[in-house]
Amino acid sequence: MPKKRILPYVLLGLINNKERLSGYQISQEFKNEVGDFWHASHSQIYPELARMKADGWVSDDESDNKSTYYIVTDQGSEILRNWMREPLDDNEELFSLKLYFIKDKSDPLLKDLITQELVLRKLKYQYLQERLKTVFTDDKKIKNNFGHYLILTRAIERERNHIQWLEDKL
Amino acid sequence: MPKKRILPYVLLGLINNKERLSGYQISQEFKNEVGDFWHASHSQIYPELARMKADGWVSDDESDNKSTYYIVTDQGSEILRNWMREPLDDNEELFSLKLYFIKDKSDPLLKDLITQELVLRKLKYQYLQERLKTVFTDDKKIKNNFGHYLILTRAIERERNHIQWLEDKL
DNA sequence: GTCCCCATGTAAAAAGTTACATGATTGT
DNA sequence: ACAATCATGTAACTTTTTACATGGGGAC
Repeated sequence: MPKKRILPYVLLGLINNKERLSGYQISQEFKNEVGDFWHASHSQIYPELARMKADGWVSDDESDNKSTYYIVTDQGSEILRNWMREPLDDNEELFSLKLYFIKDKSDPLLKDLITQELVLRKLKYQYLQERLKTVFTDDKKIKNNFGHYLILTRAIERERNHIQWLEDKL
Repeated sequence: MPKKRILPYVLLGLINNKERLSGYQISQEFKNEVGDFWHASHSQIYPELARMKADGWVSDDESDNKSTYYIVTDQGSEILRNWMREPLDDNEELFSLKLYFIKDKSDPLLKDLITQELVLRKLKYQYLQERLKTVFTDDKKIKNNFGHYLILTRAIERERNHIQWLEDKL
């Protein structure tokens, strides 16, 4: 199966968050927090917006003349919602991305997302602990692959911290 | 300036870690911890190894006939060392990657890397706290962009945890 | 007047993924 | 025998980056 495109959903989510955005504003958005888990350059953004408009996901708000502002159409809103509801997969950025697109604290998707992520992270946590046990069986192994050992123990601590945060939020 | 290629250095580092690796083994390595911060498919790996051999970074260990095993040449070792010494830039995977390639606990690069990363992370931490103050000035802003608020506070907590770990290791 | 930011667009190149291909070996 | 894994390679395609291009507006 072909890899799922994420960019158009990201643009849709960003426009939806702010009600209305121009291509330029979207490129600026990637300098903020969302840039920590997704990025696109203006040469990707403009053609993508044109495609999305042609497909009826967005329409341009004609009220302005210096910039082309886009707003999410009803169809786009439906498409975004369906995408938000798709289960998380192995792409680790999807959780943050989808979370970022939730505007309202009472949105039922919020709890669902966190619950899903919690399952995935606990599995990863267990897997990493197994790895630690199987790869570093004695001190000599640690001594001879110290960077690997640090990365692995860091990953475990990171998961632990993340899991705790997720549980706090539930 | 053109973007720096990382793949050949990753392959060099992986081969260096294990002394000798085949293309197939490298593709398997990406299923382990290193896959958390870098990945390449076999269709990237094999041609890249051929280029690296042509450039004298690696040579193939003829002692085997079922697989082509590569070993790092003296020149490759020098190139890897120089790359390891280059300062960290805005690519956040570089720290983990380079750390993974440090075999010996007493390697002076280890302390240097952690110190560099600590500077970068503290800057990021301060920046994120500023963002929190400027973006979420009142409860209404939090209420209307709850996902964004969560992502930002999560990022701050993640940095805090990471900084603490880095300081522990120094 | 020159530099920087706003604003949009296309073209060319590089990087990365998926699909197509082939043959050996190992396990059941 | 059949399936799975080992092992390598190329071709086609998609995604992303960098470079090229243009024009308006405000600051100094």
